[in-house]
Amino acid sequence: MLQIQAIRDRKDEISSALKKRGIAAEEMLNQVLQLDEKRRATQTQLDATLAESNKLSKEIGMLFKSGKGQEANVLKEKTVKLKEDTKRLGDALQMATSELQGLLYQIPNVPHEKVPAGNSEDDNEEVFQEGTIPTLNEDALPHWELAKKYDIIDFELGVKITGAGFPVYKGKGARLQRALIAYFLDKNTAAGYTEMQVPHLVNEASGLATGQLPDKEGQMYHVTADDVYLIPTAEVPVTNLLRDDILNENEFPICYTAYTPCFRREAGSYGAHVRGLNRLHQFDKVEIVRVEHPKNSYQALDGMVDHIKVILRELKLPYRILRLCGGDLGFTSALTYDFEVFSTAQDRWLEISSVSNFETYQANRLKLRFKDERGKSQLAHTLNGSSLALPRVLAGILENYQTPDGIKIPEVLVPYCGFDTIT
RNA sequence: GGAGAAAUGGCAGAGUGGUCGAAUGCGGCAGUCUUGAAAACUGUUGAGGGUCACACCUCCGGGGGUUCGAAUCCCUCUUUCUCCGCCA
Repeated sequence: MLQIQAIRDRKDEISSALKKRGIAAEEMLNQVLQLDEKRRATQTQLDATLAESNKLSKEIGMLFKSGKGQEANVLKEKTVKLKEDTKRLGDALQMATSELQGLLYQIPNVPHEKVPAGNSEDDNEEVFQEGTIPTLNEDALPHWELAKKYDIIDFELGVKITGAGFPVYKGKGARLQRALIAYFLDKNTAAGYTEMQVPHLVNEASGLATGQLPDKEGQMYHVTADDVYLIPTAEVPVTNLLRDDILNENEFPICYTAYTPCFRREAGSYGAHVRGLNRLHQFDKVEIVRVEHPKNSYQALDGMVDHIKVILRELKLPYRILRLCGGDLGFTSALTYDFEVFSTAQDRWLEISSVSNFETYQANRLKLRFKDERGKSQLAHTLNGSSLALPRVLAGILENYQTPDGIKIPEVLVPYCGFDTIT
C-alpha cells in the first residue's frame, strides 16, 4: 500500500511512473487526495467535539465531588448534543477511512526508474545470461517423459489421491528433490540468511499485510472452517514474522530463509505450458527474505541476484536474468528480476526465481518500521526472492543432464543425493 | 472438545467508574562524578493522528455496549495458563 504522505508530496511523479504499468492512475490519485482531505477534516471536527466533551466531563466530575449536583446536571444536558455529534462524526470518519483504504488497496506499487515500460512478458529486458546450453541427442525427452521412464515422479498417482497438479515424487526423484532443498538452504545460510521453519497456513491479517489479500483470494486455498489460508509462498509467513515491529537501525539487515511447500489454485491455467512440473498446485520452494534500511535496499537486491547466480553456476544450468517490465511486474513490487533456466528438451525458458524489492509497499501494510537516527519511526524496505523454486529446477536438471546412460546428477548435489546417476 | 483463571508500556507489575497515557521496579538513552569504566545520583524514555510548531484527539488483547465520564462495569471474539478428554 502506498503511503498517503508520498501521494501528497509526489503525486505527479507517482502518476507518471505508474504509466509504465499501463495504468492511468491520475484520477485515482486525485480521489485519494480528496478522500484524505475529507478524512482529515472530519478527524479535526471529531477531535474538537471530543475535546469539548472531555472538558465537560471533567467539570461534571468535579462538581459532583464538591456536592454541586444541580450544576452538574445542567452541564450534563449540554453533553447530549455533543454525544450525537461524536457519533455522527465518528461514523463519517470510519467511512472516509475505509473508503480511502479500499482505494489505496487498488493502487499497485510505483515501479522503480529501472523498470522498462511494456505490457507483456515480451517487453521484459534480458540483463544477463550465462551457462552453456547442452546439445542433446535427437531422442532427448521432456522431463515428464523422463519422469515416467525412470519412475521418479508419478503424476497419475497424485491425481488419484488429490487431483491434477499434485505430483508424487518417488525413489531417486524424491531424494533429488530433498537434496536440492538441503543444498539451497545450506547455500542460503552460508550467505547469512537465518533458517526458519514457519506455519504453512496463515490468517487473514498475514495475507493482507503482504498483499495477497484482499484482491487475490482466488489464488490461495482457503480453509473456510477455520478461516486460514494455505500459503502460496513462504514470503507470506516469513515476512509477517516482523509485522507490527519497530526495529533499531542496527538490526538491519534482517535475512531469513525458509523452505516450505507452496499452494496455488492457479485457476484458469491450461495447455502445454502447464505440463509436467511446469505449473503445479503444490510445489516446494526455498525462499529468502530481507528487511533493509531504505538506503541499502537496492544494493541488497543486487546482492540477492548475485547470490542466486552463484547457485545456478554451481548447478551448471544455463540461465538468464530478466528485468520485468511494468506490465509484468507484480502488484506489490517496485523492481523484479526473474531468473529463467533453459529447458533444452522443451526448448523454452522456465522461470525458477523471482527477486523483488517492495520498498515500503509491504512495510506500510505490515507496519514494519525502524527508528532512524532522529528517533523517528520510518517504514523499512522488504525484499524477497526464490532461492530457489524446486519443480522447474528439477525439470531443468532432468532435461539438461539426460544422457543415453541415464540422468547425471550435478556434481554439487552428489553428496546430498548419495548417487550420481539416475538409471 | 469440556471446566476454570487471565490478557496493562521493551520486560516485570500496580491500578476495579472521574484529576490515569497509566504508580513502581528493571531495561534503554543523556548527564554528574571518574584518567576510563563500574557503582551511585539526576534527568529522560510507548504508538498513531493532527499542526509550521503548539494545542488537541485516539490507543490498557480485538470488536460492540452502558455512562456526562471506562484500563476499571456488561456482551462478544481471540489468545495464553491450569485441570480434564483426545493424540503425532
